[in-house]
Amino acid sequence: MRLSSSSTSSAGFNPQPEEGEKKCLNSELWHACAGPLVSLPQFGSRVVYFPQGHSEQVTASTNKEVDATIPNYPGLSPQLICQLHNVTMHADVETDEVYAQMTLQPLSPEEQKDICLLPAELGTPSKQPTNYFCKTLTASDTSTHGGFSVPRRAAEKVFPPLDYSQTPPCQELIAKDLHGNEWKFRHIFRGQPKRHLLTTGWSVFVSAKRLVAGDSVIFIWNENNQLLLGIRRANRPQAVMPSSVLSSDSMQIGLLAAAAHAAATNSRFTIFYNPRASPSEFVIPLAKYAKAVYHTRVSVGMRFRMLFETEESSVRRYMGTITGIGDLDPVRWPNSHWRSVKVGWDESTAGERQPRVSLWEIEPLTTFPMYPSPFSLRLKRPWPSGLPSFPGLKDSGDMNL
Amino acid sequence: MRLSSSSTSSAGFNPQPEEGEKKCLNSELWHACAGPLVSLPQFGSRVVYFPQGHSEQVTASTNKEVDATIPNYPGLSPQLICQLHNVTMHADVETDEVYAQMTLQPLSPEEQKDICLLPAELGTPSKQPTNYFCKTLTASDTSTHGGFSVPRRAAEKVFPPLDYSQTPPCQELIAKDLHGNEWKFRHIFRGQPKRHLLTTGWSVFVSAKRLVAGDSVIFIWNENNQLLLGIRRANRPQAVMPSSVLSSDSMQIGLLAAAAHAAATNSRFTIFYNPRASPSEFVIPLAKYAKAVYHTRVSVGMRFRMLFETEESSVRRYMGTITGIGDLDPVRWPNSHWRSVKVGWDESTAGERQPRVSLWEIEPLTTFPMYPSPFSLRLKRPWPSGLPSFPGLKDSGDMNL
DNA sequence: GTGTCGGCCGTCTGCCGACAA
DNA sequence: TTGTCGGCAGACGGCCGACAC
Repeated sequence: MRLSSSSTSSAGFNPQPEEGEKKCLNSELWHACAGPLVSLPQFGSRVVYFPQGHSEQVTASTNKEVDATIPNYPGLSPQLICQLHNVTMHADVETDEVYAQMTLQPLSPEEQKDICLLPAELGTPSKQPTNYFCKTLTASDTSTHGGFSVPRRAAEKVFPPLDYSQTPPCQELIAKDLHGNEWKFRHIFRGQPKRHLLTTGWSVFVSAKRLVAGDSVIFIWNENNQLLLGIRRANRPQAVMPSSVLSSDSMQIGLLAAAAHAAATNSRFTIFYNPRASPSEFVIPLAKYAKAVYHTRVSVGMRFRMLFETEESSVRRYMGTITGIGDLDPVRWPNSHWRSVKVGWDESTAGERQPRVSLWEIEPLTTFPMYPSPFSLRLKRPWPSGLPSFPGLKDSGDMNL
Repeated sequence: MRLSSSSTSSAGFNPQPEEGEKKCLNSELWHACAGPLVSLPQFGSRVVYFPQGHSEQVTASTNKEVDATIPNYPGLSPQLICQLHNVTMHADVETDEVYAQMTLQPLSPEEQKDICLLPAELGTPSKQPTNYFCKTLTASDTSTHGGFSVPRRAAEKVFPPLDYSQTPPCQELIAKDLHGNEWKFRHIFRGQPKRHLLTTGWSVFVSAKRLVAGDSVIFIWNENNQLLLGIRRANRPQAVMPSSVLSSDSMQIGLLAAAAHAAATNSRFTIFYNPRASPSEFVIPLAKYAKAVYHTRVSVGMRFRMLFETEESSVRRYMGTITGIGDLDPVRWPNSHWRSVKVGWDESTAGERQPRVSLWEIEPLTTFPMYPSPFSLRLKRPWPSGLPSFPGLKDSGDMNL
């Protein structure tokens, strides 16, 4: 049983969205918890929604493969161009898990005929806060025997400065979590050798959030001199709920039926995006999609790079080679760009990485200029002939970007 | 995030279903936790499934009214006659909340033409265990300051007898919860005046299950000399999860789409029934439905009785008067028997009780014989003419019961 | 008959520097 | 630089009968 605290935020960049009615959910903190690679599309922009990706998220969350005979939704394209009417950031009250709620409206055929992208619709990378640190908790950090050992650089960078003339130097820290709840900690600099510690208040936080060794905490010191505090749980290889509310089969069907109905009637529908549960983002800025699909030449054998998040919440590149291009599910989702690229990874520890990726996730290594200025982007024949598309767009003419 | 421990059980009456592969979920305990009024339909029997009722359960679970424009499923009848292929009892690993999973298959038009009910399909009332007790926890019971005070009659009825010659008499009790986990308690008879107490082991149970004052515990002493232990949480008036997996709108659509697809293709679909979250049962034995709908005369002004569960897990009757008969939702669900009876309740505290009930929930007070022998039941013109029904059944002839 | 409390003892929480990796 | 430990003091857990409703 879960609640969610939420706050509406237009584009995901409100430093302190004080909306009044609801408790403020800090955007910086949300993004810090979501990870460096996660960016939410801009409010008001056009996006491409992938039912397959959404389905993957539900599969991952319910930990159950689809086994029922899912009805066909012949009218449902594998990629829907949508107007993004609302993006709100949320956090599960029980687990502090971050997720976003988006309201999408599939574009009508007329609206799709003349799409002019705004520069903003390219999608700004999520602004990672500058003064923050993320530490994976040790056994000592989570034990009842002691407090939290703060890495020295982290303490000096994100905590308010201590008065080192006192012995020992100490202060009270107040940090706000994703729900706006405040947590008080005694910050002290002591021991031999000297180190920064959080003592009083730490253990109640650990037990309240049910943190265990391996989970991570994030401290942020923002421009408004607020201390923010988020958590990121370790990827426990546990099975998750069959929900006891609705069968996973019905959830899979519901996701497709909701999208199909919205597409058929050009009405709005609502989805949840859980960045840490979902294998891949499935709501992509239209410009990013168009660039990748129509302005990038890929072929079997081509080398590419792709960004991944490390365990320390930073980013690193992995290299790979394209080994094939084709439909992930030729029967149910023919001509889909979702995970249409089969890849091999350079490193032997590549078992964890997907064997299939989508075009917009990778950066092919070519000699051609990869990213021309977005203002000069112009699409000729957006959909390859023969590809199923939206009504009114099949074999249509130009699409202005 | 939740797991579920489960056990397959043919009809819900296996005293100890040792299925091997999965942990045994005790049927008696499941029914004790579900409540005295809950009975599961028999495996293999025919049932009537009500999408409206299922929808109400999802609404109650997600605590969110339907606000999206739900697509119409014109082919979906408000009541589907189904073969019940599977009933399994489950318990949420996080909360111990009981629920049932059922696999339903809508009958084909041919199968519906000649329905012969077996006597067993009348639905046996759930066998409540004899030696059990249910106590609502007090502040003292859940406080860390002490143990659990066992009501004297309860202890004498369901706990193994103590050797009263010892001073003080005490023993170790081992009780199995819904997941098969064992809990050990020190049972002692001491104090002035003497009373039964559970001391050592009680507090770990309380904290592990996160019990608070107002929740209830159930102890059962079954025929196999096993002590079983279940919990029933108080109806916290809390909002529950919007699930962060799928929007409640999509869940509502998914439930309908899954049922509509199954009905159209006569294929199986799976539902979860949560007896404590759902306002009413929405999978009803066919015989019970038929009796109520075709063999009961009700009219406005008629008096009736209806059973409710008390806070002490027993049963009491409430009296009321029928104030109207008609569709709950004439637009989306015309000619549905779901909550077709508008009622007024005699007692002023009736605010908690539904203003609308279904025919099979009530017991009208008439001078006619209410329940003829099931073997002599015979249906003439099962569906009132003009009522939409299943293909092939409209205005069809007799239906043998 | 049973809910709550004061009293009392024992365990565990939680703060400290030592020490080593 | 920081993870873990032994030492220690105080808080809280938890078992008891008293007492009242």
